[in-house]
Amino acid sequence: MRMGEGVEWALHSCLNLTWIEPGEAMTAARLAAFYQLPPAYLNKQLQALVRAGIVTSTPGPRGGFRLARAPEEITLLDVVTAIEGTGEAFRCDEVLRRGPGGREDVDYRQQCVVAQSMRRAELAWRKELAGRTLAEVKATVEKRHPGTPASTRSWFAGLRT
Amino acid sequence: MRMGEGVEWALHSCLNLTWIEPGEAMTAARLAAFYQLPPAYLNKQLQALVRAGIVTSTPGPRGGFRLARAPEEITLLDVVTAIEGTGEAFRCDEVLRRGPGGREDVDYRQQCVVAQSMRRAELAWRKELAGRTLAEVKATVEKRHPGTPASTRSWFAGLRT
DNA sequence: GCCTCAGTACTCGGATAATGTCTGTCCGAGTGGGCATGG
DNA sequence: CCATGCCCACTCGGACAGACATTATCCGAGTACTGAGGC
Repeated sequence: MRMGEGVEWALHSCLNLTWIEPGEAMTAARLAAFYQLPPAYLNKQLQALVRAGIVTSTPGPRGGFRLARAPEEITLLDVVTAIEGTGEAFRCDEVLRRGPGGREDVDYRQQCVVAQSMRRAELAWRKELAGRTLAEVKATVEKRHPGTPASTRSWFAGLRT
Repeated sequence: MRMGEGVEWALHSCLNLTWIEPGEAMTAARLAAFYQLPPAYLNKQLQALVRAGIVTSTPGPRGGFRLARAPEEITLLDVVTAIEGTGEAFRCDEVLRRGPGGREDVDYRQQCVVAQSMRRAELAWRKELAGRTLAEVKATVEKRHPGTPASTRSWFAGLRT
């Protein structure tokens, strides 16, 4: 039950995208250089965010990625599911169906007590993630480190790639 | 973020172990036959439960596995961590350290706001799993299907392998 | 008849292959800007 | 000097290998039962 490392990259990159000038776009290469990440692979993760509708992309010169909507409307769950997929962590393969007394017309993913318990736990996890928006994270960071927005912008401005 | 299928097998096997006669042991082959699972591979999962102290094993004829303690003292989290390990799902590789302004003397796993948010969500998940014992699951199953203990025992009794 | 002892079948336990997913990289399609050219 | 059209550099996007974890299997070490043999 290990989460892909792309989740961390995506979250921090989305956070950086909240600090760029409105109307501007940031290329995958620049976002990758910020944390010394493999540019092509980060690009792959950003594409997943595009497919999920979290960021928009524009090709060509002056192109790149930008947030598709306000940070208040982007939850951590959105980003996580965009990278990891919507599937649940606990896979109920319905072993009960293979066991004695197993019926073909029963949806054990819903009926199995074990599956229900695991689902309840995952629901708590999802609820926690869905309750935290990118704007809240951004606000917390800016409260602890007020210089972050300005220093981030200036670092990107002074980048030569 | 996919959980190994061994978790489902381990949970259902532990549940079956709650229904055998006290003092008896159940072999991996029999437990596997119950759900038509690969015997050797289920044995591997059961070994993980042994290392975690959830079940005990005895070799030789009349040997097998039995629960190491009362079902009231076994939580779903115990079983999950026994199979999947204690590591967290979200891997914080501390990308902030690689970024501009990153310090070597800061533990970003604790300080990073993103990591904190993800940790909080996982804590909610763990708390939910830790709050559900094997005894509760067993009781719920027996309430819905009162014949389960007897039919399970008789199935194992009538098994020839 | 009872005890002793060797043989045997059975079980777990860890070491060993096969498979699938995640990680990482590369090249092509499309776009916008920049520059030379002509009016 | 200004408008126009071509060329080029830049960007994303998806197709292509390598590394790692998971899945699956097999064989060896140890144990308790079983039966024969002796007292």
